[in-house]
Amino acid sequence: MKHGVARQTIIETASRLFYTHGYNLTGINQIIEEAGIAKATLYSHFRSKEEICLAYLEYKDAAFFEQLRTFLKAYPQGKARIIGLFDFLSRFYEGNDFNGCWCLNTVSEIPKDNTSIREVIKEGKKVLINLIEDLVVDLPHTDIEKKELAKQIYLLYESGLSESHLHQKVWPIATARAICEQLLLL
Amino acid sequence: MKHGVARQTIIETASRLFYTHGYNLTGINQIIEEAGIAKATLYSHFRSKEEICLAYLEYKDAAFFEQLRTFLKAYPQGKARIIGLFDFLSRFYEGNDFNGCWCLNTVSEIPKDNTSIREVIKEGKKVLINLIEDLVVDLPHTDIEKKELAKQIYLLYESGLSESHLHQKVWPIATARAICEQLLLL
DNA sequence: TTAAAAACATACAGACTTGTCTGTTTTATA
DNA sequence: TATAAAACAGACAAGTCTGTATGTTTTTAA
Repeated sequence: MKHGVARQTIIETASRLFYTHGYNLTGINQIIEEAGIAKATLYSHFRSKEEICLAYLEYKDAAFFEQLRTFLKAYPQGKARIIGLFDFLSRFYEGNDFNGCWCLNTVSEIPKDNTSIREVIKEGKKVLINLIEDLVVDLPHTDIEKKELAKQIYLLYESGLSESHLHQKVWPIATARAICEQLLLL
Repeated sequence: MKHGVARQTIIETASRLFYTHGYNLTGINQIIEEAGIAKATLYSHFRSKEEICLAYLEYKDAAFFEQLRTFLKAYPQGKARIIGLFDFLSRFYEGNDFNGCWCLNTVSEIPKDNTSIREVIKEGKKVLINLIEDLVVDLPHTDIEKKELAKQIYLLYESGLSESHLHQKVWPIATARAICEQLLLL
């Protein structure tokens, strides 16, 4: 393992394992084995498992937002691009290793008083809501209505994500999309 | 501990702990200590921790549906009772020890291939969708529209539940309710 | 009152957990 | 080529976990 790449290898391996099998069911020993690095190396980059969790959430969020922004560019601005959110979700669901929302999954796994992890998660959701606010900015609504509409679309997006995971079926995404179309009067 | 009450004590204690702290973070030893029963007694009633988990999910579902049905009886049949769903959710949120949806939380904690637990959870959600279908039965829609509408309301209910948990704020419930009112043309 | 059933306490096995520590080897850079 | 930084291997500590086993005491019911 060359200098400097260990940290990124750890993050990528841990992210895959945390997302696929869950945070608590993934051990440090499994991470170092699959990443092919030594335990001392891991603990020279991260103080604790929790710190790896924080890096995992940030890494997943960053990759997600980049993919989403790229995907949405292909849609014309306005209502079509908003509906594109749900196309993205469908593609995400159909892809390999879909396991729902990493944020919700992690929140379910950590103690309630763990504020550092919760903060990272809330921050990521704030970015998503802001992204949706940018999508509705051209619609003929007042600013207050737009803020509320963005939150509504956010809720629909999230329910499609988590319920398709729970039911292991795609219909919640299609249903969420249908509600969104009604909200947009399409 | 008198004969026969041990089993129920185990279920109630485990349910409280699983829901409050999560399944994986709750140990058998903690359950027996707080329930005040011996380990051998626990394992005479349940073959494994997983079996306790199944009992926990069924127990929570049963208690939930009974409370919900009782609550909704106070609302006049029709659209008002449907909106009552979200009032129930608000009360649930404001109550003590709110920790989101036990089903979603548990799904996030178990391996993907655990079919027995997933089946119980899917069954519970089916009951909820059926309950909502009964609520929309008098609306002026075709049967197919009613089926779809029930699923939509179900999604809104679920998103209010899980997002208020994630954000630790009540607004997702209010927003889900607002979407529902729009769907019902209120 | 006696016999069966249930719950008791508790030790134990065996595997797992996170994190530390020691010392060696490899890599990068000056 | 010499030196410092990084990664290596792996033993170890100290605790956790689920589940089993053994034998005792309490409760129930015939």
